[in-house]
Amino acid sequence: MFKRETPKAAATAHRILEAALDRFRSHSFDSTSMRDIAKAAGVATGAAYYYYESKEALVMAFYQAASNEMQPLIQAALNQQGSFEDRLRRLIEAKLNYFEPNRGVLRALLRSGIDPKHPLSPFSDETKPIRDTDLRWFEKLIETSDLTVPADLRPELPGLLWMFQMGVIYLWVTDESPGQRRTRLVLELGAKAVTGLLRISNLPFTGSLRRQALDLIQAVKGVE
Amino acid sequence: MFKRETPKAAATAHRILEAALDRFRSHSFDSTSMRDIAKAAGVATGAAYYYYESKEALVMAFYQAASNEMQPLIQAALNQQGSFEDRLRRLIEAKLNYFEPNRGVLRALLRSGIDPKHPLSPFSDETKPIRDTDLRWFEKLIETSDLTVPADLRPELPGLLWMFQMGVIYLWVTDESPGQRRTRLVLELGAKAVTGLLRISNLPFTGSLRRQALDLIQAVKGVE
DNA sequence: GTCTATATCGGGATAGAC
DNA sequence: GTCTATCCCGATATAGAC
Repeated sequence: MFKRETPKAAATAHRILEAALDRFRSHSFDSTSMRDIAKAAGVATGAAYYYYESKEALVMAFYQAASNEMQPLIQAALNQQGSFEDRLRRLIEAKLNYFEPNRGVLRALLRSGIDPKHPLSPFSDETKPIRDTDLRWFEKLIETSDLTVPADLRPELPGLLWMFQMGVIYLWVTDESPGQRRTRLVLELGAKAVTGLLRISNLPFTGSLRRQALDLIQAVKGVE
Repeated sequence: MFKRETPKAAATAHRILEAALDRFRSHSFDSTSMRDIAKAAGVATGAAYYYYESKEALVMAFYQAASNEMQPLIQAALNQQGSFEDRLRRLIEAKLNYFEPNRGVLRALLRSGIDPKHPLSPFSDETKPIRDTDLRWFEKLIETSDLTVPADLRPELPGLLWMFQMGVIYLWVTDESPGQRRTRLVLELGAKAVTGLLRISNLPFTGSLRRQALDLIQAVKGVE
């Protein structure tokens, strides 16, 4: 996690991560111990902890690497023709599809994800770079659509779409329906609903309702 | 957990639970071991496990006791005069006020709370009785108000209000602002927004929007 | 039925030698 | 950078006292 200057160190770190993922997939996150991982990687347990400060950090490292690899896939999803609704859905689908083989592994991140103070939480300071990268994609999605968004809502919109995405991912990770069909349906209906709300938000008589919602958002964000 | 026929046994069980909560509060949930708890309660470790089969079980007992003790407080909050909005807010405030001394304890439980399969999660099968008790209070709140709710929305409303409550509690548990003022503001604005939306939902031209929202809810709930 | 005392296990994580 | 040895944890098991 910290020092990877030498090629040897990088190789060791990589080997540990691969061994861990392999175990997580074939057995499960919980039933895989750090001793197992270290053994499979051919290092001592202490060495595993030298590179990854916790078992969950291994999953986070995977998530991080995945985020990088996903960039071109997201770009491709956004490049496709289609309405705002279609492209919003496809952006999120691209992520789900990419993570598909490791859905069970991601489930392990749930535990740390909920506490905003936890370093591995998607809401934490430590994961801000990943979040910002994500936000820029939603930014881009909005910019490259023909949607007209009320000025006061505009700055909040990328964050709101990001929250929608997080909700879908949460549902997906915990979704036990075959092939996660439930999540697919929610994504479809959700993208439709979000788009519908955005269209409505342009109508003149919705101003006071929108301001009310924005005030609530500001309060949740803790802006005085 | 099993046999508490004799008063002595009940007293011991109670003593262990109190010692545990005391430790959770003064130190923290994670840093308190079963050995600590047993010691503080003046019993052997085995005795603690005799009454509570796991550390988790202690938390369940805490949930259950809290739920029981809160019943009259919630009743009192609902009995007060006021609009739907006021009484919704006061119902939730009653819970926050009750949990105040154990806010930190609840925070430690966030981790398990997020996974619906975890026994301690508010969404789990194990906590269903507590959840159902909660739902009945929201039911009562709706019944005893002058609100007219569209027929299709009506069956979903208690659950929606419960979700709103859970959102507020989540915010409160993670709220670092002095005296959790942020949460209080969100609760105020949120209750207002919820009530406003309910009033609007009666207007004729909101039907298609409402049905869209209800479809989304059904999908999230996994109803085919 | 209600405990005490103790030993044991595998888990995550760490300290300090090398 | 890496390893060995160790710590503490939750949990289980057991044998026996009252």
